[in-house]
Amino acid sequence: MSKNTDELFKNVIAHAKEYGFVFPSSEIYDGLSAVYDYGQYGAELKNNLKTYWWKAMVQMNENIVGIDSAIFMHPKIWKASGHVDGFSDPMIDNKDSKKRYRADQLLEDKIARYDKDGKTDKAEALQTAMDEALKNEDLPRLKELIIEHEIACPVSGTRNWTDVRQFNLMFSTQMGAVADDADVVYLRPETAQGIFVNYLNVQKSGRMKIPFGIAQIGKAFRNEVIARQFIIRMREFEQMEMQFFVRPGTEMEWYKKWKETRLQWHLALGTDAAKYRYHDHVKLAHYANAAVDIEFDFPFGFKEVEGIHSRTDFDLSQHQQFSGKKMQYFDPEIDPATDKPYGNYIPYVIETSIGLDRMFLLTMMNAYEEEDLSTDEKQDSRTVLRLHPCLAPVKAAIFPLIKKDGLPEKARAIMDKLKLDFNLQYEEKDAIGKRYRRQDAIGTPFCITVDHQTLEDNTVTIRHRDSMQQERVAADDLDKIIGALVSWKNLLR
RNA sequence: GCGGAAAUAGCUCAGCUGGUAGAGCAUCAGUUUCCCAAACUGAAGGCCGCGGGUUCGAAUCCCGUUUUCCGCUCCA
Repeated sequence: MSKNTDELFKNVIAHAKEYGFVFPSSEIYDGLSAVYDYGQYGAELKNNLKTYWWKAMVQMNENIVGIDSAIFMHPKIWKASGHVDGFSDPMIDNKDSKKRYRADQLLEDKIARYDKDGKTDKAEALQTAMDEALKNEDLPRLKELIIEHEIACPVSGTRNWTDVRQFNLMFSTQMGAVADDADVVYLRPETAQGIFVNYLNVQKSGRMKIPFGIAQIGKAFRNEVIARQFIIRMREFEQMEMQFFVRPGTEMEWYKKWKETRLQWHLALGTDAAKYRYHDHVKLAHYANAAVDIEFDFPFGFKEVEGIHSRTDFDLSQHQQFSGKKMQYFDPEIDPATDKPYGNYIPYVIETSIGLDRMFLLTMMNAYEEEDLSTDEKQDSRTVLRLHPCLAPVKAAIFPLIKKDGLPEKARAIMDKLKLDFNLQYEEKDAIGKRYRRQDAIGTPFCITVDHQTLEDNTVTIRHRDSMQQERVAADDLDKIIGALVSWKNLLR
């Protein structure tokens, strides 16, 4: 990370806090690690990002509908999805090499070596002891076994181990009054499963025909071992996901289509295309047969913002098996190869999943600029958030040029009419230039100034954030003018 | 989780070798009436992250702890 970009990242974080976009959670109690709150402007910006996504995905596609599923779900769902087993591993660190290992794998390696050396009885004894310990989740016993069998770190060669710890990335809590094992529920680690378990409900009640999609925006929780880099990796975060159900065999064309469509969504905001890249997964997750990340060039390098995954029929098949409910779809369309309907099958799934908090940070990074406005006579600069007008928290600010001669009253009257349509701010404190700069700092795209001429002919000036240029317009036309400039049409077309 | 660095007003920071806290900006009230910040007057704002120790005395030295940043590690 170069000094400049490092500086930029720090400045954006400081700006986000100072101007009410993002605060550390529970700050008066020293904060809570890797948890953040959105402030008065952050909440607006985040809502606008959600609206943009929802409109683009749900409203603009006849065959995609949106749902809002609960965070708590039946515990069996996480067994079916593979999260219960796959998300928790007994880990142990070597204090000298600082390397971390899965305790069970270290023991497995040792067993293999015993077998190779012909010490089969030792191998069997260790295997039995390890299975027993794993079954009982007896972590101290696992460490004992590692010590007893003199297992050394392959890197440092020492046996200086930490305790064995369980890293379960799912948060859990109890449901009901009695704390019993059977009542453990998890906070969902992804929103996708809420869509899969409602697939039948939506398909039937919405009379959806394949191909169709189900979209959802919601919170997810992961007990990350290390969560860092501001809101890039948080323990509580928000996802915007869409699962698209297709006929098996057609998944690759849909995968390609969504890969392109999703990048377009990002670029429509006016971001430099060079800031984005695709990153194809070489090593695929157990459920996927193709996966790509859309990455953004953050100050600390390219980072995943969105993933497009071809999840095959893994999830629906798993739920069919675990729930005993048939997840199949009857496809009446005629297969040209057989002249018969395609018939019953479990649909394949293409998933698009974007991290809303990362998208938020990306948007801030992109918009933030410290602009040098110096002339020969005078040094000058401003900090401006060049947010797309659709995303800006405050659409326009209204100022009386001065605080007397009836200008404040006139400005208030204009504001009262416009606030029916837009989120506005009124300010009369300080010099007009200072008020412009304050609005620049929170990304307000337009400032409307009421001056003495307004009292005569009912015209005002609109000052544009990016160009700092002003134009004089009729006050009665403001709703139309601003409405056109902040319309979602500009992004969705 | 390991190693390194940091934490003082809303923000950016100063405060030397221990003597109970300061600036600029921001904020608020007033003055000024100006179309692109930093004009004038006044006010408010701090258990110097938290806990303990050394000391007559700690923002300052020592230990612990929390949080943040950087590197390693992890990230289905």
